[in-house]
Amino acid sequence: MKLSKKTDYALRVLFTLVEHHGRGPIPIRELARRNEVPKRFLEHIMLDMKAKGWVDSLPGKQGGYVLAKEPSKVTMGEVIRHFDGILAPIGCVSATHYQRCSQESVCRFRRILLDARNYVARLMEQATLASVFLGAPVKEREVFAPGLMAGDGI
Amino acid sequence: MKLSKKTDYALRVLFTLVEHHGRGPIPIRELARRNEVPKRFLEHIMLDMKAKGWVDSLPGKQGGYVLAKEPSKVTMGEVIRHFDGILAPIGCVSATHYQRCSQESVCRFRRILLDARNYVARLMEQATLASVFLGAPVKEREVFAPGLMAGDGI
DNA sequence: TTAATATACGACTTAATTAATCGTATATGA
DNA sequence: TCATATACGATTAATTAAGTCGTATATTAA
Ligand code: SF4
Ligand code: SF4
Repeated sequence: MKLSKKTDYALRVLFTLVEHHGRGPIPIRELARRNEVPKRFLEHIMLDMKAKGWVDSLPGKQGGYVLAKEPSKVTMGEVIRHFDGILAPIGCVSATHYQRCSQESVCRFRRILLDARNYVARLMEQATLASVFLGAPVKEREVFAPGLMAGDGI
Repeated sequence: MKLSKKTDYALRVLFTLVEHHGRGPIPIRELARRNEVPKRFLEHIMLDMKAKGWVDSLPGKQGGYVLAKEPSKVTMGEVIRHFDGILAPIGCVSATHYQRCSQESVCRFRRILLDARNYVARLMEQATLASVFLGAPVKEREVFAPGLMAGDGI
């Protein structure tokens, strides 16, 4: 799984909307500024997310975007899959975008790629905007200290 | 982590060489045929791997490529990192290609991406060609049945 | 009513990466 | 000495990612 900027931008904005949930719409201008996303680019992303039913828009003065679903009803997996298409590291181990490979029956390393995909897919599929939002931002000392991550409020 | 074709090709060939380890060189033509890799493309990949010290070449008749290191001394992580550059899903959680992001201190989902990167990085770093080779190819019924993967000879 | 402010949306462009292909040089050994 | 092998830079083709632009339309506060 490689996160494109588009997906990263989408997630940044979604969490801003989660934080503001129930307190009225936020205009794109503000969403773009707060999350350092190019505004014209974000327009397309928001439109896309509106079509998916994750957000809703209110035009006119005082308008902007709001979350359209409960934060517990949208998962990281859905968002990443929508924008990047695939969660697996390669097509032959993808559930949603499976692509057959002629080497499957003899391939020695497909197994480990499947392990990676299974872990990541399960992690992302059970991670709702709500549950992820509750976890605090990563503290510097935690970075690359794998021991500290296990069962860590995820 | 997204596996490029180049990396996939490199790994296919490496495992062919592991299988043939100690039984003389295999010409590129044969490596390309057996693994369904475009031959001219493979030349560059092999050259690249030779520079890394993973394989060695013998020119002339009866020539070809051999493994230059013990299969237990090369990891999947090294290979993927060499060709794809990064194991992490995004720069802000990469150990080898870290890229600072201005949102780090407020980002809510960096934590879960870090979790994904830590799992995948550890998995790939401890997976040597030897240990992975010992695991049998994936049986069809195992695909997407995560329960069957745990501690599964990896 | 109307001016200001908002989203809507297709068309377009640019940049970057990936995946090759080609020509030719050089080394080896049967 | 010739058949067969790797060496390697140059080039191209294809795909995807990232971002911009122009303009249309909807809403509402003054
Ligand atoms: S070679 Fe193995 S890992 Fe690569 S695509 Fe084929 S089956 Fe999957
Ligand atoms: S927004 Fe969060 S996840 Fe994305 S790059 Fe910045 S810190 Fe990393």
